[in-house]
Amino acid sequence: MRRVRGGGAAAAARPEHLAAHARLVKSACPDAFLAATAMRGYLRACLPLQALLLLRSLLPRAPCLLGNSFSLSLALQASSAALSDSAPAVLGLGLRAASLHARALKSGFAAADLFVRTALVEAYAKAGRADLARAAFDEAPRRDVFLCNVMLAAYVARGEVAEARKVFDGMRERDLVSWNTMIHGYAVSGDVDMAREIFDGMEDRDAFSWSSMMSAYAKGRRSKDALRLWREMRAACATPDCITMVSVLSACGDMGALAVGTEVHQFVESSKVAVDVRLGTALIDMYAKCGDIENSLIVFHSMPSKDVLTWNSMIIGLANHGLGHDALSLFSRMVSEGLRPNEVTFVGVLTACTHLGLVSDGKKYFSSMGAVHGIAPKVEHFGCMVDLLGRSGHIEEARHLIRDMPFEPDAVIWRTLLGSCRIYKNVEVAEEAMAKLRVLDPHADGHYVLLSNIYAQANSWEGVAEMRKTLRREGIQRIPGRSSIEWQSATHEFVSGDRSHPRSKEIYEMLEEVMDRLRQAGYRPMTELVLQDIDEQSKERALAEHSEKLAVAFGLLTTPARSTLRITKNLRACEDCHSAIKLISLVYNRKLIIRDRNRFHHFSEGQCSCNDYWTDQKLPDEEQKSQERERMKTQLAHPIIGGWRTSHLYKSGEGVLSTWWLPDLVQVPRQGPGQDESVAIGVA
DNA sequence: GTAGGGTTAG
Repeated sequence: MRRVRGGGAAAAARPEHLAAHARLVKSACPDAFLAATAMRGYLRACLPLQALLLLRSLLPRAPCLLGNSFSLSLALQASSAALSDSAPAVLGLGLRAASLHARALKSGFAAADLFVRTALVEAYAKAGRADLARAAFDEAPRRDVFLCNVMLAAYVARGEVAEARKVFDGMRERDLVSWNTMIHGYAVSGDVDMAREIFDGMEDRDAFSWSSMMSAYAKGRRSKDALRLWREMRAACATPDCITMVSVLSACGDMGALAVGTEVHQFVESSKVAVDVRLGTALIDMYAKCGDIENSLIVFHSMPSKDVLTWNSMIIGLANHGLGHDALSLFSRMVSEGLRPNEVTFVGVLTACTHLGLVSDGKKYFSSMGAVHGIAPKVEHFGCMVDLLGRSGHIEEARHLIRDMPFEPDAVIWRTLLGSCRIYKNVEVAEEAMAKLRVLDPHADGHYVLLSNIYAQANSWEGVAEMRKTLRREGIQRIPGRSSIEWQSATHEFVSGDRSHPRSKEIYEMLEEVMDRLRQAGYRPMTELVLQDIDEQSKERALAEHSEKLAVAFGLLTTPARSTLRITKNLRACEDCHSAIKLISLVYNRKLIIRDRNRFHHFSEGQCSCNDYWTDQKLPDEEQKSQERERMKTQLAHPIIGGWRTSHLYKSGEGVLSTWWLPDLVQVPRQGPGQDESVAIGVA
């Protein structure tokens, strides 16, 4: 059965179908046509059990209904649709696929009917009986493209794309659905290139074809290819629909491609495609992941209906931008509006606490998961807690949590603890974590670099040399850092020391100028972070040519004065780059928004919104915090975003105030859909 | 009677 789009829960049955139902119930002699009409009405309204109940009530007076191919195929559809949510009721009615199959066989006519056959194969497949589905398919006296397509989809749903391919290759006739199902089949089995081969072999394509290919790239995290496909699609004048756009947006978020994402949003608004919950959520997620939390909030507040994924995306987006208090207040609003949070919600809530250093709040949320919300914490929640405890200096408590948790700790957990040891220069626990990591994830380069940095900070130069040797001895490949920046709707990507860009010469000239001005402003390169065994000057050079600095230099070169630079990085921000970029924001009077592997850094006026939470700077003391609060009061006349007050942000009792840049939200220069002028969003 | 979509610890 095709689900009613956008309805989600059961939409109302259409009046004419309800009237048909009423007439049937009253009539002495139920007729098959009316019964089919009423059943179809219930199916369309996602009320399959009602369809079955109707049929059941009619059967004593009209047993012929089960020998009738119309009502029989509808009964099969209803039965498989109802099985997932009302299994006991369906079983009690005796109208499962097997009994309906038996009824069909009693009247040879119905068993030979292609509609009945198709519904039968689908019903068996949906009940998880691939063997019976295949048998029903093989027993079909003849086959058409619909029947084969259902068999294809059944194999694809089980992840058996090779079997699907055999059916596909054996088909005399194929339609768009057959081809599209194969694209999807290869996509879910992870074979994106085969999906593309199928896609390329098609004579005609429809929105399903493009969407399936797009989501194949998006799921395989081949976002560059997804964006290329989007351009191809636009060039081919094919019409994207809501679902296509969800997939493109997911690729934009992955790449940090704000310009393309904004273009897609504009397209959504101009094409009058209805923005359903999923598309809205995809937009929220895209804007947040591209560093544009303002537009993310605008979309969130504009959505008339939201589900748990919508709230999660917004909560996680805010948390990753260091707006933890907003994330937490959104969480309580979500709960007070009666939505049930899920596991992912708590990942966002705990991340918010970590980025703010709210240890006791984090513990409360963590224990409320089971106690209040009935959600068992999973390994990622323990991971969040290890991060929260470790990062705030409670390394022993983090160790105990790892020891006592009901899971075998994975590499991520130990790596998190290692990160905390780096902040607090705890060599002993770092070595313990490293010992575990050498077993659990021996080939990842990041651990060795982290431990080396810990040794360097503890002035243990033998330790640094040892790490260098280990890396070489075990042939561990360093993952190159990559930073990208969008310019003129294209993504420009840099690796360390990159000279491949067409404007490389200018970029290096700009870089030189930048480094000169930074040195004058007091910048000192952190050469102790460089792992290669090279002289001091080469180390300085290596640091200066880090991918983030190249991307910044390119940005300074190509964008107008005072505009914001947005950069996306594949690894954690390098500490030297972090301090250099803070100074750049001051010296060049620029805002820079940098997305690293797991959060955002908003640089402005020599500071970063992360408050250096990942470096060895401790949380600010009370005096600093109260000064900060005083400073904020003078800046706060206003903030209401979509009717939602954010002034509570500055009432923080604990942890880091990382939201000093927030008053910008009041006056958002909106480059987004539809308009270029500044849009005041101060008043709801 | 058949096919495609959104959130997740470091």
